[in-house]
Amino acid sequence: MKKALSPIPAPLFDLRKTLHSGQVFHWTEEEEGGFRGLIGETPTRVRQEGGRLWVTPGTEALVARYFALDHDLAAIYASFPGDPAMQAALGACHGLRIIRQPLWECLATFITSAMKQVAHIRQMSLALRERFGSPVPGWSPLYTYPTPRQLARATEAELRACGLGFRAANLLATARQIASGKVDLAALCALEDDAALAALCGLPGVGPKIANCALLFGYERLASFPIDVWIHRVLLRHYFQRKRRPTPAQLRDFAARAFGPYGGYAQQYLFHHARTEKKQERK
DNA sequence: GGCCAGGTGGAAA
DNA sequence: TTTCCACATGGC
Repeated sequence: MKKALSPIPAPLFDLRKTLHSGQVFHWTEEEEGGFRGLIGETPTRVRQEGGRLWVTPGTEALVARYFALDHDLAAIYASFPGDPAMQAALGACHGLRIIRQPLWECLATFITSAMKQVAHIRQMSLALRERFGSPVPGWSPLYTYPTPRQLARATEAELRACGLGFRAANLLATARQIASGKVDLAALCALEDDAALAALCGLPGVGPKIANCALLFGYERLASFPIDVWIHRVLLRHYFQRKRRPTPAQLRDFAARAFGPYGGYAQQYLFHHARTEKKQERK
């Protein structure tokens, strides 16, 4: 028996696009069109009906904060550049929001994401939860994402058994640094973007791309602009046509200038649009 | 069966 | 400084 859900207003929001946009990987779609997942350690069901979300009673505030329903999307859209590529992405991704993820879960998931497709990241994430996380009573088969301490106890071979490949050593080393107290992810909240980026890049398996993902999806640094293979292609195709191949620093500087304080939103829209377009082509 | 995937880190040029 | 390369795994 599923309990009745309770409503919260969610104007200008698209739950499905948001959960399928490659920023979070553990939510499961149910038959009725809703989703089931964990916000940190709290389980919830979320179903969208127009401008309204129906959620597990007691999780209303948590859900609203997680999905960043307070972000002013109108102001964010108004800040986007007017070029055709950006406007096409905006048209395709209307209502997609950058969510606020738990810091460790976000960072750890993106450490495992290097050179992996979105579907694989999900597989690894679920395997790690089931193997090292904690079961959620009454919500089988949901498991919490393993804490740094839970992962620090594992061996590299056990992590490889979850399909991590060469990423296993990095995840383990970073988990141990955090479990030992050598690094405090929450303390980075007090730092400026650049300082937080540098601190994250000091962790094993964390370079500029993954650090920017953690800043954007975990630390709510909405100007962060992760550049992966997809975004790299988009930038070259639409913004660097017939120019000499730009260096990483040139790409980074261009993105900061062109996309501004909400560059992270622009980036996510360009990313999701590029990926879904490609999927359409295959059909 | 080769190609590619939300990269990083260390060596070589 | 840039460029090159190894590093696992799985879907198409």
